[in-house]
Amino acid sequence: MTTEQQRQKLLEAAGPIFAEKGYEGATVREICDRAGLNVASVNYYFGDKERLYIETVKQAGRRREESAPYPQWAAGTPPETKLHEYVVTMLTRMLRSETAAWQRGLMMREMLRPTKACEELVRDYIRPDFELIHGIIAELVGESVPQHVLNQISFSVVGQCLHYRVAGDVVGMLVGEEELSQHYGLPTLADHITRMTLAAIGVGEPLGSAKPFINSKA
Amino acid sequence: MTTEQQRQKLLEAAGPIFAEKGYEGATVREICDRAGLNVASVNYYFGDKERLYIETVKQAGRRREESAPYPQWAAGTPPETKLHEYVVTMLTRMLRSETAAWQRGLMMREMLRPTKACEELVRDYIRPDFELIHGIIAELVGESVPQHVLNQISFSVVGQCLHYRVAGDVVGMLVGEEELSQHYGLPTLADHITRMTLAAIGVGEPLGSAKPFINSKA
Amino acid sequence: MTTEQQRQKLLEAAGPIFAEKGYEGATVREICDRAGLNVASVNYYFGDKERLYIETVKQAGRRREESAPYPQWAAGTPPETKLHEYVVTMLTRMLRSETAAWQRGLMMREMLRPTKACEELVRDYIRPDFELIHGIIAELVGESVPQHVLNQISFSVVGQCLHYRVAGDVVGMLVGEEELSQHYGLPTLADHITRMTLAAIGVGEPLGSAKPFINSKA
Amino acid sequence: MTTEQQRQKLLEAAGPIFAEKGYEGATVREICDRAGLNVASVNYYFGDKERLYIETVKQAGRRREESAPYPQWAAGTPPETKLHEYVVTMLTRMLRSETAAWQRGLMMREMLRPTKACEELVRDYIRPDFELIHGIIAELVGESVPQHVLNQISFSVVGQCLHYRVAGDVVGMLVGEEELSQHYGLPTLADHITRMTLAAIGVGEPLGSAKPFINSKA
DNA sequence: AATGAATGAGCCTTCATTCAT
DNA sequence: GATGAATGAAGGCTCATTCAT
Repeated sequence: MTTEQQRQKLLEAAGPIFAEKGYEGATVREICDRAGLNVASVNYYFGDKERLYIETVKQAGRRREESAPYPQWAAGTPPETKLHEYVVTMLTRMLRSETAAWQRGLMMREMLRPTKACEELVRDYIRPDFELIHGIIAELVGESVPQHVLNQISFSVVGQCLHYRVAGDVVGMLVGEEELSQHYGLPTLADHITRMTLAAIGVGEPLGSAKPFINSKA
Repeated sequence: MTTEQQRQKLLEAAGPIFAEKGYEGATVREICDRAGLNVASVNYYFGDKERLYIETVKQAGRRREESAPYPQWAAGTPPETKLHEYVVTMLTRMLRSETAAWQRGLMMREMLRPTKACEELVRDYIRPDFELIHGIIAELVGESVPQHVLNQISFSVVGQCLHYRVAGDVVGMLVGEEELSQHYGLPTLADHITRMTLAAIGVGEPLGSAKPFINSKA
Repeated sequence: MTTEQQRQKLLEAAGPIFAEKGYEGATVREICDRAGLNVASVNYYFGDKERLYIETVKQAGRRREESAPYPQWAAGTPPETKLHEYVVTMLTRMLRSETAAWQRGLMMREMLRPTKACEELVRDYIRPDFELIHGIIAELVGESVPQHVLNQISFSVVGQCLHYRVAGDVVGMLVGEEELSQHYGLPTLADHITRMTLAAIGVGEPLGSAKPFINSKA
Repeated sequence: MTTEQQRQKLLEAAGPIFAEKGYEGATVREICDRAGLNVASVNYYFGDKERLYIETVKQAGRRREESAPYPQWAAGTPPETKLHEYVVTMLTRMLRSETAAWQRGLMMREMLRPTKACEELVRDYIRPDFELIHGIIAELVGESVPQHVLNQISFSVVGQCLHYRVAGDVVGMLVGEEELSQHYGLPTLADHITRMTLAAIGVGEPLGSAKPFINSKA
């Protein structure tokens, strides 16, 4: 079991480094040092640097899902509630900057310019995510809407969330410190995106009305 | 102005290479070779590799704007039309894969993990962009809506567009080749995002109705 | 005697590998793998890589002799016959490319640049060889010839044989595939070297005459 | 021209090291250190270690030929004389242990186990050598003898010479210090091999007669 | 006794950078 | 000004060896 523990140490050390510096920028020496192991460890446990990278990305997907899982909804839960909670989970994954925040960075890199690790990432973590939101949207708009429109609406939801990860720092630069701290907390953004989406598909009140979002938990 | 021309050659050579391989993955030798200059050129004209990188990113913003500029609207142009054309321009910049497509890649890298180049990028290219969409949204929803809501709606528009750049390859993996080729052309996506946004703010018909988008140019 | 068997397995695995790749080129991991033993075996059974090498060379000498021993001649066997059979045996060792052909390679390496293994090799295998041919030559030329001439003639015989091992591949390059296959079989070469030697010491017909060698077995 | 000089320094440093330790055993660090250049020099001037090796072998052939060239014979020089001088030159190359003695070692390595360098070595240096001795033998034995016999006699001459290189150290072990110093000088050996060859082809007196070799220069 | 997990020294090579011209 | 030859630092990786079991 020692072997598995050493592999874990390596993966945990590699995550933040790959996320910050990218594949080329990271060095196996630095990773091994941080893991408290010798330089040969990467080759010994993973074969080579690339294999370590792939495993690290997969681990990122796994951790990301584990630490902010989707709620299990009781039968009869209204799709509006599901949508709201989906967005909350999504934004939780995007915005939290806790110890293991590197997982986002790694996954974004993969989406932006896929490497060998991407295919598995999509299969194991991204597709299930996508099918979840797809199902919720289908519940909301009903049968008459063609598949590709359901897909596009789903992508619109995801895109709005993703934006706060991709352009997170830029958002801060554009709106200033004050507005950022007051109006870009997770609950506020989740309400906004949920209401925007519901209105767009004709379920909720259009934006512009002062009415606060009802299901908000914040 | 030979000096300026040489700098230009270097910037043009560096762009695609940095975009494809990242900062670390790119080598100054390859850049100089492609530019038809000697290995010392980068250091001679830009000081070091990092300075060249920053200049390349700034150049990317400039080129990106020049090659797909926003339309100049006559007074009285309805904001729905403006919104649609804004989205078209935005998606054009996101999706086109012509000769200078590397500009996107470079800018995405900056937004994802800002380097020294990012501040100037925001000031010169991103903020003007943002103010444009902000103005259009303001026209559409009227005076009563607070600033931060206008901003958030604007981000929602941008986010939907950006998604097709960030997760472009993943979208293909999720929906399959066939749907991709039929329903993810630029005009289709522009219609979708415009309608989605208008419906969300109570201006257009909600999605789910079969009615095609009226202003579509495609 | 498990220990002895393991050592044997290691020696047998090491032989061909050292012969093909040389001391530096061979890896203990490959040797242990081929022997079906763990990586630590070499150090465990032989101390280190070098000691294994020396033992392997010695083993090569032993095997080489066993697999192509000199004939036991009945009293009264004419020295011409002995010479011919000596040359046949010698060439057999030089030319055969059967399973254990690596022994030649290893011994040649040692002769070319003696290591610690060489002294024992000479004492146990090479000197007896040499004394054999020396005796045959002495029988042929009689008492009047001084020792050092006998030695030199012996070396000439050995040298002619050795050449087909040392420069075997080069011979092929020089004479071409066709001549090689027709005129460089073992019996042909054995006849040539025997006749050459006999003629040189005034016992046989000089070369150039068409007369085939009488004692030829082929 | 500096470039050429640096390459030369590297070749000269590499020669003895490759000869002594073989391709795998030699390190580019050691070679560069001995040449007084930095570790990157080998890759800079030769591309990689292997290319340096090939060039070093070719250089060995060139130097070996230059430092002990064959005499230019006047028309009418008797073939016996030519043979003797050929053997002298050959042995000179084999036996001298002057500063650049590593050339032999390198060439022997190639003959024993040819690498990529061998083909060029044969073409440029070994084949001309071989054609020379072939011509001399042809002069001596006349027209009636078939090609392959001429070749084999030539190989016998070369083999006798080569033996003192290949098994040089072993010869010393077999005959002892005293005989070695008295009877294995270059002139003595050259006489022996020449007489042996001439007698074998029916031109000279057979060995065993006390008559000294007439053409001896020593 | 025998193993195999783990190591650190050292390998070849690449690269951004410098400096004499 | 502009070059390209030359460099030193550092990179990923391999290997013989060790040591706890």
